Amino acid sequence: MLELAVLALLSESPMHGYELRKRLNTVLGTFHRFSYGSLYPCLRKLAAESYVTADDSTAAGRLGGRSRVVYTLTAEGKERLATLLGEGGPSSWEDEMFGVRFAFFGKTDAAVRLRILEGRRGRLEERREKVRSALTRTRERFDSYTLELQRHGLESVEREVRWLTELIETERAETGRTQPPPTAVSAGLPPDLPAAPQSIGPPGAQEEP
Amino acid sequence: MLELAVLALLSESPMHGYELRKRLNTVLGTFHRFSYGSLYPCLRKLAAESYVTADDSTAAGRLGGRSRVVYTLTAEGKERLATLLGEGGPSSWEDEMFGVRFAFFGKTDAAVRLRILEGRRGRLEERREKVRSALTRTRERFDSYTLELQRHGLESVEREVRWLTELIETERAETGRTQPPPTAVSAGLPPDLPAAPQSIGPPGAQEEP
DNA sequence: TCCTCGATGTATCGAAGCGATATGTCTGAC
DNA sequence: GTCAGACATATCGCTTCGATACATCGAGGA
Repeated sequence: MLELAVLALLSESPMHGYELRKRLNTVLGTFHRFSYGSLYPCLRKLAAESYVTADDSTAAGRLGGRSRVVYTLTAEGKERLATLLGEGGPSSWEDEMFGVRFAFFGKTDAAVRLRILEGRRGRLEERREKVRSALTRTRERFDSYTLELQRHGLESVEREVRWLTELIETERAETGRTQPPPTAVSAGLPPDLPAAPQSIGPPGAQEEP
Repeated sequence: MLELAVLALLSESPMHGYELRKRLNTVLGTFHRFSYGSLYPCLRKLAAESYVTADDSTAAGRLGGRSRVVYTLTAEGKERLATLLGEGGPSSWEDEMFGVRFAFFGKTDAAVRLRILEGRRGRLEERREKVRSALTRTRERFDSYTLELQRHGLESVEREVRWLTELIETERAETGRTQPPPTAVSAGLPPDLPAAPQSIGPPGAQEEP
């Protein structure tokens, strides 16, 4: 998860750790905050796998020369990033992962985007039903504060589902415009997306066993 | 955090681990799920500190006699619970802790309740301002998806703040009704906290250093 | 002028928590 | 009868987090 975020950010421009963390925490906004305790080990791991290079550019143009390690994405790193962005499996619609995935939708294939949004919505609908039934079945067993907490939680989930539905509709409209029925006649279509980077398959399940 | 939740639940009735976990996950609803990996160690710790007793009541009234360990709150445990419930410090309005605290508001002193709600709201207002400024300052630096993510996050926080404000108003109304001006003149100022079970001091900071 | 304070920057460590999983029993549906 | 699924306890390795140490830089006040 952090791996994806780091690679995606580095794909825009080389950066050092501190900057990386700052960006991470602004881009993901409310969702998640990363700590150094995970960032630096992750960077080292990425360097070991040669997805990034770590240039200890002491005193580049700067005077004093405070040590700062600049990380740059390699060709393998770009490949790796493409692979990760191409995945649309169940793990992508888990709470935190979804935030990261969504933040980098700009770099993600349209089909994968749709798949992730729908998967996420499905996950939340499950949750919603669970809370709903728990709320109607056992209403009298809880005091008013617990009840209020659950009511509020339920509303949050409902709101989230509405948001996703809107996004999905927008996506579908976009796709419909730029990419009509992918199989058949294709009358007067504009030059269209070059078939997702990797297999997508039926929206059912598979991947990440 | 788990400690508080477990003690609070056990204060209602003795229970075994499995049941405890189920309740935890329904009571806290959307907020947080606990796993056995944290629950059982926590129970063992509580038993070691003699806040609970662990009775291995094999075959109590039941036939076969599947091993089940029933945990019961001790007198020390009740004290400990009261202490924890009396705390209203900054840690109480941290994301996850707040959920737990709120779920057990029914057992919490009115003054502490108010304090926690206000603290929580303050924390969220801070967050809101941060996201807001980040959103207006750097609007053009992000692509539309990142922007949408932040916009949605901001709305969530705003919604949360509104919810808390409503709760606070309700609480204040209740307090005003059941407990009129405790001290003196108090011209127009809000009916003030009646010196919580333990020192509260100025609403600024302190506690949990 | 000097000195402190807060932001920038890299790095590590111990404690804590999680997810997965092994083991076994009981209940109910077919 | 038997098989799936709820009930129940327990562990273990891996990841991750929060706190912290250390150091430099820029700005501003005494």
